[in-house]
Amino acid sequence: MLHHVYQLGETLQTYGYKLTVQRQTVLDAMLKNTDKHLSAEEIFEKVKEINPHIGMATVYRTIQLFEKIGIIHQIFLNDGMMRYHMVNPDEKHEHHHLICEICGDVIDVKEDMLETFEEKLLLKKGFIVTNHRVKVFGICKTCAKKLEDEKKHNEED
Amino acid sequence: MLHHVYQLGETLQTYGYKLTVQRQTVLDAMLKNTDKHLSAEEIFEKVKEINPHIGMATVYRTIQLFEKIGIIHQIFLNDGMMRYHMVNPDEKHEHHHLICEICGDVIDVKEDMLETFEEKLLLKKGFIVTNHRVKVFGICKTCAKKLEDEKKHNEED
DNA sequence: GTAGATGCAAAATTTTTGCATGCCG
DNA sequence: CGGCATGCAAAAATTTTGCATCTAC
Repeated sequence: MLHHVYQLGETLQTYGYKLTVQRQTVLDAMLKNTDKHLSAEEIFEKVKEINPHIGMATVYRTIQLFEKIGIIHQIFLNDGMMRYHMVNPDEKHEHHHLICEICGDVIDVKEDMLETFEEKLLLKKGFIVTNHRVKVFGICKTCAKKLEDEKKHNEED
Repeated sequence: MLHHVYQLGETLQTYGYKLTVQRQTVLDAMLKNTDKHLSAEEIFEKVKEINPHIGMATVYRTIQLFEKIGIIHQIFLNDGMMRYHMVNPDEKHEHHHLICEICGDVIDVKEDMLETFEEKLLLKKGFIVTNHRVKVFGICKTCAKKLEDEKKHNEED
């Protein structure tokens, strides 16, 4: 099963926490949705689909725990609520989020691309970067193409 | 007075909103604290110091309005609540926030430094950047120096 | 004068907490 | 078995909203 990749039991044990059905279920729900950025409420819904007996409070406590031990990350996508997603253990730092202002799509970018930025921060500010959280607003490829097509179409009339 | 720099009346008028004592007061409160990142509650407290008659609901509505017309920006600094700060009208894009993981200090960086990053996003993802919101976690200059001094000190023992 | 803004209180959300019970290690 | 974890419900915290009243333009 996928979640074994995360070795939840061992990770929890390392920090002195117990592996419970509830924690495993929250992890499973999140692993089924690695492409999405789920809110606490949405995680709760997915969890209930698997095991309706699990309570909201436990989901909140589990989310907090998972954040603390670094297997999920929190992000605020400016839509009114906190959202969460799995951390890829291979990634040295958080991935970036491109938010299209036209279609609202959120694109994950795993490549760092911030080497130059980090060098500048160290040089100019003496700040040693350990992690970064980047949200980029703009126009995605698809919407940019649509806009261009529309423009062409209008010119032809 | 400082707030005239923001020409609040004219800005509001442009969007069809009225200039009220309450809105002016919220702006004044924020302008007195441009070095801080205030929460809604903290803004309310500062506002009450100037005019105790203004209500919390008005502060919330004003914050939303100010965000919409772009004179303040919202940021979530991972301390459990949204925080707000004035936008410098000279800045083309939002400034970056460096968050020291040791002392908790938040350092504003006005320089962009992301030119290379934006070029890469356009080249590799076809994404046209209009704005970005960057939080950088790490060790600030002061704390880095302290750590180094301590290390030296220990080595001398 | 009139549409938009405010204040208050109530409602809606979101998150946390207390405590008896359950269950992992 | 002992202590951490859970479920439930209640509380706390945060934000929004309805509505009568007020006020900027």
